[in-house]
Amino acid sequence: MTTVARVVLDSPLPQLDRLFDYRVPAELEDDCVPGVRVKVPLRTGARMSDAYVVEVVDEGAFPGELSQIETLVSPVPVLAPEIWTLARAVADRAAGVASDVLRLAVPTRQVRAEKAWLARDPEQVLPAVDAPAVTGYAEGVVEEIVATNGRAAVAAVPHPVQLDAAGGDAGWVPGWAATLAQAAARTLATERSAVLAVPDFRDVMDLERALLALVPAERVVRFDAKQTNGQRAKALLQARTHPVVAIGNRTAMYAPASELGLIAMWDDGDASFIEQRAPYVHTRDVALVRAAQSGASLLFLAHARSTDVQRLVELGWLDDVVPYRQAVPHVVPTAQQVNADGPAAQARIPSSAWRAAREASRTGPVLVQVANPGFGTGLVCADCGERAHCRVCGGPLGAPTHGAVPQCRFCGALAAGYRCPTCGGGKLKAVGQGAQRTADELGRAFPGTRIVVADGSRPIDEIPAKPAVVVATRGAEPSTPGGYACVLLLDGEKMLGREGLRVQEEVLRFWTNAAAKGAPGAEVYLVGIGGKLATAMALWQLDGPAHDELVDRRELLFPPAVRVATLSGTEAAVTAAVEALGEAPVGPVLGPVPVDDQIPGTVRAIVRFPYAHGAEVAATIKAEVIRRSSTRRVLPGGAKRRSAPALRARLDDAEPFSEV
DNA sequence: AGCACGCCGACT
DNA sequence: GTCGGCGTGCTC
Repeated sequence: MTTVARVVLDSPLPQLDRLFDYRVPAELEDDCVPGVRVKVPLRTGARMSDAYVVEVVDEGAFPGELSQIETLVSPVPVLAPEIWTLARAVADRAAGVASDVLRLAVPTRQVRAEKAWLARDPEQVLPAVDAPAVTGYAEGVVEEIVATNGRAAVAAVPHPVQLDAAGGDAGWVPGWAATLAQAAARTLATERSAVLAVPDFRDVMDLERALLALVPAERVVRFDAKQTNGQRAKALLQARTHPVVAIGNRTAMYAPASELGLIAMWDDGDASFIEQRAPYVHTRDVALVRAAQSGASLLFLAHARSTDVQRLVELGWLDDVVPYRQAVPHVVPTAQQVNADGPAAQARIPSSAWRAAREASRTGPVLVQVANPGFGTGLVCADCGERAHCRVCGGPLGAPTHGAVPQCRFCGALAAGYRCPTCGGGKLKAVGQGAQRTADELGRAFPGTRIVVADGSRPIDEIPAKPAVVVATRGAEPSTPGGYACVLLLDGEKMLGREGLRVQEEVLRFWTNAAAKGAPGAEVYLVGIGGKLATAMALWQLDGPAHDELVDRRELLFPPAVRVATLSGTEAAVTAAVEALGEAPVGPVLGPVPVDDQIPGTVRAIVRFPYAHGAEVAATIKAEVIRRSSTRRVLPGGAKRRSAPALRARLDDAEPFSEV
């Protein structure tokens, strides 16, 4: 009897995205278990491919002569069976390649981490974890969902809360972080794991702080973008060993946490959840697939609801959970009635908001949110005020972020080491509607008050709970213990004026996330905004706008009311792929149209299809991509083209709809 | 991706 | 006659 290992090859080629059978040599039989890394011959003797063993069986599915596994890279099973199943399903859903997903899920080999894991004490007993109450919600609601493998869209507690640590420091954490930590601790108390994904690094730090108040440090495993490969490899093996809380950014959703009981995300509308590598999946979709496969509880926490989650609520697939009403911020929408000539006028602040902010700034910090610093700003000499011009073409210089090398707006030339031609000064400062300009103006409006600026290039995590005015670009607002005394949301109209399918969702996220940095009940001035959005903010009912948007999108057949596939490549390949889809798509096919590409002759078509046809559509598209992968593309003239595939597909990319 | 297989034009 | 051109297809 032969032993056969079924392996998945570590190759991005779609035509190799299936299991291959290999004989297991007798000397490897003991160590050749599912999840181990191996090297296998492919096609010709000398060519080796890396692979993971997925199953070990007595008889494979391949009728021909089997090759033999060349080497076992290491006996440590780094690919957990459930992560293989997850990667396979995620790739299938996205018409992508499983090994592309595995590259996100499994870090490259790290011998030291493996040695430490092999030397671990399997009998190690970890301290038990107490189950805390989930505060801020009606008693038992969130607890019930976590205990019964329920699924819910949870409106987050919209202010900082203080967690009383059993032995350590009590500290202020964002409301959402407290809720996730409490839910995760309850899961861990039943010896099951929790996987918690958040958009960025600051969120990971906040969440970790909240968790460490409730569970022992050895039970918290971090996966984030700033980790070295070694740290990730160590975290991966740690998560498999015993129930833990796995936290981090996108890749945390692939943590092989043992006995999974809870999957949760904070702020699923944040675009950082979109993976920037093929097959470009959104962490939300990974979470949905993993929840379906594992049966774990699923929580989507957010202030502003995404249309995607709203869709699942309206389907009845997610419960709708809201916090206690008395906790919501006191949002005051104000029309833009700026006093004619006060200093506040230059800072774009209406008189009522200005008075409230000035009053609040005597007792604590005030937060002022402004739009992107790079928007509409130019650079002037810091010494003489002369406008900075490009040495190459004379165009205006700008800086996309503060501190970045100035760049010409017209020709794109970089102006490192700029010297002012008028006074010889070497320093430039930004002018325009940016954070610094607003800060300068507020400095005049609030004489004697400390002014702090926080933006993408000058990030500030936390400021003390002392009188100050903090001017921050959207998304870069520092936290402050106990929360801000008052919050001003400026530039809302400008933010809403941008083009894009998700602009309204995004702006509501920026507003609500800033508002939630206020102390409980703090006044939040929403400047220059009226209508439905202002009402939704004032009532703190953020599912309303999501519902309205979803109604529009259903009518227009825009995502997420439907799923979309973007097909690009040669006209022949794209047309054939569209044809192969038959009756599955809904609405007209958009395109094919020529696209700006390095490769001339490339076209793009967008097809919409219902969620119910997702599996079928993805499978058809994948088959077309494979079919086209082996046929090299030829230009109409007859010249050959190098390496660009004739057909590329990306599923659920809403970006093209921003231009429609 | 790579590499072998295979079927048409100039050559020792 | 056949060497090698690259289009085509396969990889357990």
